[in-house]
Amino acid sequence: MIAIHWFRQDLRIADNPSLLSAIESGHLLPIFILDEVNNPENARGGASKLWLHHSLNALNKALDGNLRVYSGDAKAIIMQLCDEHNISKVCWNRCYEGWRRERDGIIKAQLKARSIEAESFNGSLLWEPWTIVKGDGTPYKVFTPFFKNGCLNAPEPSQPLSAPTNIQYASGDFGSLNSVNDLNLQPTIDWDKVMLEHWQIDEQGALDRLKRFAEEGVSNYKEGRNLPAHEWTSKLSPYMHWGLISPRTVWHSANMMGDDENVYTFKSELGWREFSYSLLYFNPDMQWANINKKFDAFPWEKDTTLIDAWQRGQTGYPIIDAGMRELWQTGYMHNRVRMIVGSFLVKNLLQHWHHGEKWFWDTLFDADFASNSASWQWVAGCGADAAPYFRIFNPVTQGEKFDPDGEYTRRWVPELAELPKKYLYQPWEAPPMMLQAAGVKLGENYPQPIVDLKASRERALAAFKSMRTD
DNA sequence: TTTTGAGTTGTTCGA
DNA sequence: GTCGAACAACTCAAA
Repeated sequence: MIAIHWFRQDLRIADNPSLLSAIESGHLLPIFILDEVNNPENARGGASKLWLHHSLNALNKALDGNLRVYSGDAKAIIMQLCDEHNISKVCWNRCYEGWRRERDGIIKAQLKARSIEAESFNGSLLWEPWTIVKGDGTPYKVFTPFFKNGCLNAPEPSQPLSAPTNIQYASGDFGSLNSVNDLNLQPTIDWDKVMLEHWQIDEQGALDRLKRFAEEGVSNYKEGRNLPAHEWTSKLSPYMHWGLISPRTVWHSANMMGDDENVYTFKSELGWREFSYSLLYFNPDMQWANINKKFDAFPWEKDTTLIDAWQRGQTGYPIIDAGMRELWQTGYMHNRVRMIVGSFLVKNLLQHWHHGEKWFWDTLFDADFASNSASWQWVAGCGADAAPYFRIFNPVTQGEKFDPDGEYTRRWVPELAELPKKYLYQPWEAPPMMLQAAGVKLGENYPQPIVDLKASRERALAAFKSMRTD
């Protein structure tokens, strides 16, 4: 008898409860389906697909070349496999997007109607969203009680499971594509070389990151994670998104790192990941609908010229441009800078957070449906537990505070490399002689600011005020 | 039901 | 330069 494990966002063999269950139930048929048929609007972005491509190749290697890949409608593909082969069981680790929950529910019902066992597991979260709720059974809307009262009082996540050995694979022709390459996940133009330099995309790469973080990052995490010039964050997000490492592995590893405020801060970041998934679970339309409905009346403006300048890192605000260029060139952006560029787009430029959400979805290696939507809503002020409206980041102050030596900004905005620190974050204030000496010609080789900071801040405050209901 | 304390990440202004 | 207060109410969580 054949048991299928359906890989989705759990592209690993270690600590994979569904994979183990399938192995125990029969000869393993490990499959992956690129299902973008029923949800073209949620199709993966370019950077994410690139990561997926390399993850699948690594996974196939770990499975001794037995991974079968498909492209198309997941329901149809699984039912066809079941109709044509002797399948006793199909299992998977859960996903939480609305369209996937609906699809998986249908598949489960169709399998049961065929008398085929169907089982799902938790392989992607520390706690299932429906288990972390308030005393009255309703979901939390504020992070601190969610994490402290909810997560930390819930049963400790179980210890990671070992990777299987000596797997018995199903053999035969299962109508799959010839190889991962046939999924066409790689870019047609050659922009991925630089992006891949700094990432080892396999399970070992994730473990190495974790080890490095334990050795170099965590000891000063609470403060150090705010400094984009340094690699003092874990950089585990793309690995966790695709499941190359399980959250349980990271959680228990964090427990081994000690018990101080740095470790607590790191664990609370894992808590924010859980919180985002809780928000998604209880607000399936979170990708496009404001959690705070008052914001439905927010007077967004629409100016594609501004959005375009933001995307290309040509706003004239060096810390913003540094972040947006880091993103475009590497598929990653430091978390502190994500907040600064996010605040700038929605508040100073007054562009709808959807534009930021879409751009990040397309360009980030770690693009995650739950975290991306929840975080854009947070920065826009319409999310759960969002910042108060008057909290508008000043890109000059933020640059001076969190990139004090200018190292990060100069790395990504080299045309300003020779400018002294005093004017690095506000080149338009620099004396003409100084600009000339630094080789900076505003409006020629580096843009003038696309908005006035003070005026745009006041405009944003007025916009927030305008939707008050009184 | 009512009450009470609290709520990721900031900025500006004036003393 | 440093520091505290104001920003503006509102909603949430839990007793």
